[in-house]
Amino acid sequence: MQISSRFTIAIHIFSCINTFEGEYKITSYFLASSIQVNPVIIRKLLGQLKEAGLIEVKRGSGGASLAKAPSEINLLDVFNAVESLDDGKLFHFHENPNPDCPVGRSVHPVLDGRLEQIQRAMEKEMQSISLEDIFKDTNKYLEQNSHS
Amino acid sequence: MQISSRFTIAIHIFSCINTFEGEYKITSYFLASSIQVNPVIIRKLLGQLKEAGLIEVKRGSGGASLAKAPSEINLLDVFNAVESLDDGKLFHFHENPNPDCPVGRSVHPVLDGRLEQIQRAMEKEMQSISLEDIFKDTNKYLEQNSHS
DNA sequence: CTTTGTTGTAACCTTTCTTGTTACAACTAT
DNA sequence: ATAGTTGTAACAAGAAAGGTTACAACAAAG
Repeated sequence: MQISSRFTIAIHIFSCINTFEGEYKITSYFLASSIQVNPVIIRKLLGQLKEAGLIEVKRGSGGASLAKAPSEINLLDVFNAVESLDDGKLFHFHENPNPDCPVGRSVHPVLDGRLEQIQRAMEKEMQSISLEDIFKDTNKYLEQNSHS
Repeated sequence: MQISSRFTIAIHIFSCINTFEGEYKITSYFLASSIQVNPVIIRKLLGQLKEAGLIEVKRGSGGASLAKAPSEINLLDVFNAVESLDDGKLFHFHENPNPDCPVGRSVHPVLDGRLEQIQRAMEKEMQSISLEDIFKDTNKYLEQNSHS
């Protein structure tokens, strides 16, 4: 199964804050129209990102903004904020290997470390990409594709 | 969302073949009792592993065996055999970013490469682990935990 | 050539998760 | 007070995982 679109939507949210902050108020409706999903989906995501200390959201008057510098937020922070992995584990292990079978007994001790190793490789790569990187790429793309 | 247990079950299947080949006939019932899931689940997985050219399964008489040397099969092969990612992509991208919004327009060109980069890191790590490695670890574990 | 054990597959079910939707109380600035 | 928001509850549809029963097709052995 694929990782849910909450991750890419969250990054889209950050990009909108970066590009439109000051110019527009970044409300759930504004974001919903750029991402083209329901505003309530956005609000739930904003809640998760706020919970994780990545953004601030104003009640009543409305509007989202960054809680940290873009260089201080990496894609793993975003991923962990919106993608709740059961027990923090990327891989779902079958629940009841038979302890009366040698293989059933050894499969956890043998595999757990390997699965962690794979997950860490993914997480390390996510960690190496900051929102600053994404924002730079976005700005570059927009410059190149705006003048004539 | 977590990656389905088909992956760890598949590795468990291979370990059983390694440990019990010759001694027992590796049927879906035998595997089901070690893994403690329904035999039909196993048969579907055996079908996927066979389809991918990783194992051979005897109809009628029954029994599964490796189609290649353990050193020739790595965890990415197993993962790809049993985990059908939509379009081969680990991350599900939100479907309809608004092309009339600068951010909506740039989010795909900016992110696609990054997501691929993250997925490749995971795949590379999977590729670096062969069934031979797993089998060695299993044998070592079983030796250490058998003689008093 | 019948029996037995097995695979391959269809059909169905339950749970869980994602995504989408409406509704509305609580809140804040004007 | 009003208007525009957020936060949340409640619900629904769809997909996927995991489970289960049933059975035809098959292969080896008596």
